[in-house]
Amino acid sequence: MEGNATLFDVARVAGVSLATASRAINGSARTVGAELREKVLRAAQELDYSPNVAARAMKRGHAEVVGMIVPDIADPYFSGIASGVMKAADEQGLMVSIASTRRQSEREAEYVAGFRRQRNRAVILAGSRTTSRAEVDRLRAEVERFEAQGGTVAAVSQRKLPVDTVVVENRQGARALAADLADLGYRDFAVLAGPRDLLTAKDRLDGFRAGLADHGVDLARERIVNGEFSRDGGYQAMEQVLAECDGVDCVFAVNDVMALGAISAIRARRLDVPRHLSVAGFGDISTLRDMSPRLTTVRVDLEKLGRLALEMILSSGDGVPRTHREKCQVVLGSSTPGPKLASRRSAARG
Amino acid sequence: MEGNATLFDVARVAGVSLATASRAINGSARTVGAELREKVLRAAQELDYSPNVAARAMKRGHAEVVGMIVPDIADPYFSGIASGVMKAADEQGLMVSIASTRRQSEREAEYVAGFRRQRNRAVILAGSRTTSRAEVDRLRAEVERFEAQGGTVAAVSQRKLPVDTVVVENRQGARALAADLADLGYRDFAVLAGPRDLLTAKDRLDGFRAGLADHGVDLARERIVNGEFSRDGGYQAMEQVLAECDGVDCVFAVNDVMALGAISAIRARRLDVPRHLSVAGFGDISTLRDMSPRLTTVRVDLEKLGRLALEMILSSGDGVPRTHREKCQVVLGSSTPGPKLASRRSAARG
DNA sequence: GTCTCCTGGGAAAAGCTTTTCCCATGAACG
DNA sequence: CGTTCATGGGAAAAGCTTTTCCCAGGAGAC
Repeated sequence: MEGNATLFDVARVAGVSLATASRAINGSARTVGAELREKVLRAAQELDYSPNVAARAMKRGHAEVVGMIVPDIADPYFSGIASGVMKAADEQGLMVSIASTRRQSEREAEYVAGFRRQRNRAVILAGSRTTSRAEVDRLRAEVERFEAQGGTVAAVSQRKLPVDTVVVENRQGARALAADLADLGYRDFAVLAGPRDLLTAKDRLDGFRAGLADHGVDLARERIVNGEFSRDGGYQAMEQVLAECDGVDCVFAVNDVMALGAISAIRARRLDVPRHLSVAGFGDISTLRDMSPRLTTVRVDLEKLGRLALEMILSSGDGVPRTHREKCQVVLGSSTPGPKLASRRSAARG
Repeated sequence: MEGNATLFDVARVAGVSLATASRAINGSARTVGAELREKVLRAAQELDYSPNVAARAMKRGHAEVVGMIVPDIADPYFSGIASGVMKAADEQGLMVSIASTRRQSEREAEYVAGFRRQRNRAVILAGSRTTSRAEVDRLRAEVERFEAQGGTVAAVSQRKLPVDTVVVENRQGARALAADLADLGYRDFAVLAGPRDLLTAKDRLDGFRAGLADHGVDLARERIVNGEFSRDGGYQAMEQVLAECDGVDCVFAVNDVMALGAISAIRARRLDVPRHLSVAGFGDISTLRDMSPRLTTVRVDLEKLGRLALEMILSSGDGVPRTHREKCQVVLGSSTPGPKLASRRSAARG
């Protein structure tokens, strides 16, 4: 009973050859007589046999493991996606390895290489990719090596790579948000835009600007402030807006945690949200749903993104990359009740 | 250049035997002549050789992977711990596999078995364990099998298993919190206590009660309401408190997300925190730090917990389980400014 | 009745590394 | 100068599974 039973033991107990035992257990193309199969399975049960995945991986060339790469697992956005991936993987009997780049996007390629060495069956790249050409090229090269080795790759919110991709409709979402805010009467916007080379951030900014343009609202260049994609980035960008921009009605932060930082910066100035300034975010992070005022944001079903990515991997196509577009939905909260009465009145008069 | 170079290729190019090549690359006990080692390393570099981890795992009996089991990766508490584990693992060149039980604690044993099959080098059990005897026994049995196979196991916030453990001083933290709240003048507490069979929840409740007792404050049994360890659990438990308990000053929720739910429940009644009721939590989740009012809570350094767990695994002891106690620290926020003026005055008078 | 084909079982190789065991060379020691 | 070690290199086995190839027996066809 010490150690682990091997397939050899099972075969011996069942009185068959290794080949038959393997075929009975794995259900290969070759059929096994019902009687023998029964015997093998009983022996396996009795010995509490579990296959040695290392040996299997060596022989098959890949392990039943999917690797996942996220910028930061502690960010609720990515842990939400990871949660969806893990749930779907569990249903398929797959293990999930997670690597966090800690927002150093150049490490993504490294981790893909690492997963290749691990002979993982698939890799899911989550998170907002960089727009830096050199990095994308390096990543693409690693992805190709991974695929050359027989692996499958999928991405979430990333359409720069020739792989199956779950795209969050960042543009559409931000555009709808802008439309709704304009409908509420806001006219003087500022945007906390995240890093300049982050695709997700860029898409949300572009969409937002487009939505405003639809309503004939212009977004001045100096009202767009770049910053880190994090809570602190939002705080600092907001400080800059407060210092430099006059007459701002409503601030759009390209993600929820930036919005959170922005609200803190506003309060640090002893101003109130939404009395003095309205704020909107993007993502609808669950821990923020109970915040008061309720943050206006754009809901993304994070778990669904993860699940879709895994499903794409399993149904891996005939080589031509597919794209699944996932819409998102505006959630209006009390953080954007409409512009201050004063300005609305003056607008009505004018 | 197609496929991957094997150690055999390296040996051939370097003009040495497999044994020498392996020894040069892995730095075994046997020394390799400087000249040959140099040749081997150059050949490996040239061929872009990377060892086949599956073959290595098979031979060595374990893979350089640590498995981690959490109740819910989307919960910021656990993703924080996971983040610490992953950071430390990365520094050691280890991969991390994560499994989420989705709060079904009976699945923990299953996942330990899964990691055993994967021949993972170690397992980290994170999260608040059940007090159910049968489940603990089953888990202990699986842990022993894992260790029998040569693996190491560590736990975070769990002292029911004979393994290296990072213990969060839940009792101490809750006790200090109770003391501070009592010092502020609160006397009429209610506790949203989480599931009855959850050790973490129980410890926090016990510590809180002890802290109150230190100040001569009694916590009546009917002021303790059990509920799920989640946001919704907090909401429901709070509803029950609002419906059934009179004269409550201050509510202690045994974790932050429950506190969040509680605050929502209070607001749903059109009451204000902290004007009508004060609320405290436990955990100091980062996304909640910007909430207004600032939630009074007990800070736990989540990343540190994860890092410590991994370090314990690497320095795996001589068999006798070690315990690292991690203190936590009370953070007083505006959600508990002290009891309402009215009651404080009457207390002063009486 | 013989030949061919198909089904299902088994032996053995392959997959890649690590490690044991053996061997040769040169140094140290008596 | 002969014996004994220590050092470093190589051949080969082990670790466990999957899969190819071979083979035997039975069924069907002519």
